[in-house]
Amino acid sequence: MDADEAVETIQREMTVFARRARASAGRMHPELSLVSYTLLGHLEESGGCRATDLAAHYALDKSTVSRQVAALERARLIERRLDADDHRVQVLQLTDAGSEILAQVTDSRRSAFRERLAGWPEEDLERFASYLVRYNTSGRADGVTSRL
Amino acid sequence: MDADEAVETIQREMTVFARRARASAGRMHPELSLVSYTLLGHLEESGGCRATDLAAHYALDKSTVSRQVAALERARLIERRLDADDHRVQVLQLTDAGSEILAQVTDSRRSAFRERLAGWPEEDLERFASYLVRYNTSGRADGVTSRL
DNA sequence: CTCGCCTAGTTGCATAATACAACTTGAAAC
DNA sequence: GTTTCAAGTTGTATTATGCAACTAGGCGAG
Repeated sequence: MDADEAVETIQREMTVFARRARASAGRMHPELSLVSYTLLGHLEESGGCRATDLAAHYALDKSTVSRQVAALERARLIERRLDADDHRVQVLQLTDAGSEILAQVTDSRRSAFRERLAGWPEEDLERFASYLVRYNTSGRADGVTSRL
Repeated sequence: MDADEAVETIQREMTVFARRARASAGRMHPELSLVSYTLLGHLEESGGCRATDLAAHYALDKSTVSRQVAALERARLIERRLDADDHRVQVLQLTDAGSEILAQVTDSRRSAFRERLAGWPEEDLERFASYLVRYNTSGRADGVTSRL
C-alpha cells in the first residue's frame, strides 16, 4: 500500500464508520441520541461551556444546538446559568443526573467497543487511539477545517 | 496509555468523528448527501448489489434504502434491473453519470483528507488505514455486530 | 398442486435533526 | 447615544429515518 492508497482507504473506512454510527446511534440508547450524548460528553470534558462553543466544535447551526440544549435541560440533564460578566452568555453544565446518564451510556458503549476490539494487541490499540486523536485534532475545532 | 484507556480514546474519537461527519456531510457536496455518496460507493466497490445488501451493510431500514435508491434512480445515477432468476430482486448498478459524479465527489473528499493527513509519515498512514479496515470488518457486515 | 411461510421491496405515517432567516437582548465601540 | 456585533431563540421547511402494513414473488411440506 502506498501513501495515496492509504489516504483513500482512510477516507473510505472513516466514511463507512460514520455512516454506520449515524444509522445505529439511536438504537443503542433510545434515551440519549448520538447528538445529545456527544454534547453531554463535551460538557463533561470541558467542565462547562457555551452553546456557541458546542455549535463551533461540532459544526452545527446555533439553532440546532439551542434546541438540543433546551431538550437536555427539560430532561434535567444539564443546567444553564447566566455568565456573571456577560448576560448574553449561558454557561452550560451537567447536572448530577446528567453525569450519571452519561456515565451509563459511556459504559455500555465502551462494552460494545471492547467487544469489537477484543483480540487486538495492546500496542495496536494504543497506536490506533493515537492516530484518531491526531486526526481529530489536526483540524481546528472551530469547524473551518474540521468539516470531514 | 493502557489498553482500557486506548479503548476509551478510540470510542471517544470515533464518536467525535462520526458527529462531525454527520454535521457537515451535506455541506461539502450539496449534490450528493453522505448517504447517497456511500451507497454509490458501495455499488462501485461491489459492482452491483441488491437494496437489501445496502440496508444490511449500513444498518439501515429497507424502507430508507428504498427511498434513497428511488431518488438516485430519478437522478439517473443508478439503474435497476430485475434479476433473471428471482423476480423479487432488483440488481442496482451505477450509470455512467453515477460513476462520474461519484468520482468527482471522491476526488474532492480525497483532497480534503489529504490536507488533513498532510505531514503524516507514510508508515503511519498505512497503519492507520489498516486499523480502520480491521475495525470495520471485525463486525459482520450484516448489521448484527456492526451497530457502532 | 396448493397452502402457508419467507424474502424483496414499496408506501403511509410519524418523528427527529437540521439549516436558514428573522428576531430579541445585551455588550461594546465610536 | 447610536450603531454594530455577538449569543440565543423561534418559525418554517427539508430530509433522513424507523416502523408497520402492504404487494408480489419464490419455496417447501403435505
